[in-house]
Amino acid sequence: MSRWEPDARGRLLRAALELFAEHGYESTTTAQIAERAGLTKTTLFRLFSDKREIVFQAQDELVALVKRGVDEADVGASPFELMVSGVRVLSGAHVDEHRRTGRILDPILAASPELNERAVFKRFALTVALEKALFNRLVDRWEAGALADLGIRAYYLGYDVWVASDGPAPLTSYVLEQVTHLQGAMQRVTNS
Amino acid sequence: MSRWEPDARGRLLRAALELFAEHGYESTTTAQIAERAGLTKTTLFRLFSDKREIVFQAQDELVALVKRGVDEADVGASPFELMVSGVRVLSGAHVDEHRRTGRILDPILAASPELNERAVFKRFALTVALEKALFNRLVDRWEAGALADLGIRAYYLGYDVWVASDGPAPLTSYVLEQVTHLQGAMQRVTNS
DNA sequence: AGTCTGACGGCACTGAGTAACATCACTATA
DNA sequence: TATAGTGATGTTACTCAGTGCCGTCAGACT
Repeated sequence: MSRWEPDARGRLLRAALELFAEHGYESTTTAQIAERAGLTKTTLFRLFSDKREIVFQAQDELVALVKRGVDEADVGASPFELMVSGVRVLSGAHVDEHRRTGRILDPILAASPELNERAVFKRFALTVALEKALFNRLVDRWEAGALADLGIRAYYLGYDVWVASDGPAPLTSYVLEQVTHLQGAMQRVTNS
Repeated sequence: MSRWEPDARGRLLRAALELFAEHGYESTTTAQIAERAGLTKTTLFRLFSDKREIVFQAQDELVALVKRGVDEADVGASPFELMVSGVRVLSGAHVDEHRRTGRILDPILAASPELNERAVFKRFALTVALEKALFNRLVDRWEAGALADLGIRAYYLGYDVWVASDGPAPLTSYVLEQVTHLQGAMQRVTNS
């Protein structure tokens, strides 16, 4: 018999989400989270860099995903196709469980300015990751930046629709639809 | 003779920037700032909502500026021209003193993750403000979003070049140059 | 059997931010 | 001229996120 129950991180995660849903993010203390998980504050801060990161723990993998999507695209793919490959792999990783989690998390997130700020930061990190990945594939500097904005915007727009809907369609299809909308908008708008 | 020295806010601001430049943002406490300004921590937090806002106090006016730029554009202006009008007014407000301030602030900002996060949030707020202003002028929803990304990106790219350079050219000229670059990039990239 | 390692607890601390109440020059009104 | 506000500041005491240091002990390793 081992000295401690396993999966400390998972227990903290579940405890935190329960408490956030019950009493809100701000009125839950880190000590309460640790206590419900059968641990102490010290351990919580060993496993999460700060309180906000408990909510966004999954987001860091996404950076690696966009990058991989761009890196794996066919040789000779156009800049636009490189970007699409990035957001395709990015959105492809979301299974249906993420939709349920999203429905719990989104209201908590909306109620806390602190969490909002972190969410925006994570979005920016994704944008920068996509921009860098595109730039590495020899896309022009301005093309890389503009395409990154477009792709990440499509991802977030698609995500919102996906979370709000109930259909069996995967996130990717919603995101690609948004990519098409934004592409059309940009074509119309940059000729004046 | 009045009971207190005037311009408490200004004194706090100057004290803070001095201390941040001397010892860095993180190792300066709010009590130290207040003390150098001849005030107390309480007053500091009455005048600034948190420690980060001391650095970004000027940013909130910018939101009003972009909005005004879009609102004031000619009737019959194209979506692209509406956006350009927004960033033109936005960047037009920066005088040479802002460049000096920027040179002091930028290294401080780069050294602190906390300030970085707030900076990204302010950028996002600007983007959202531009997007909403465009949408109010009957721009299509996707056009408004994509144009807002493009405009704010141009603003930040232009700002970086301006701060790094010494010429007499105003910020606006750098920003408009970036707008042109990004417009060309988007034209190339959205036809594949 | 002895030693090391790594995951956790305990404890005391710093510093941001909040809340409630006190102070007192100045102002307005009687 | 007395009196009653008003508003910007101070004082004190508090909560809570996050850090640092050290102690503990089961299991692994030799």
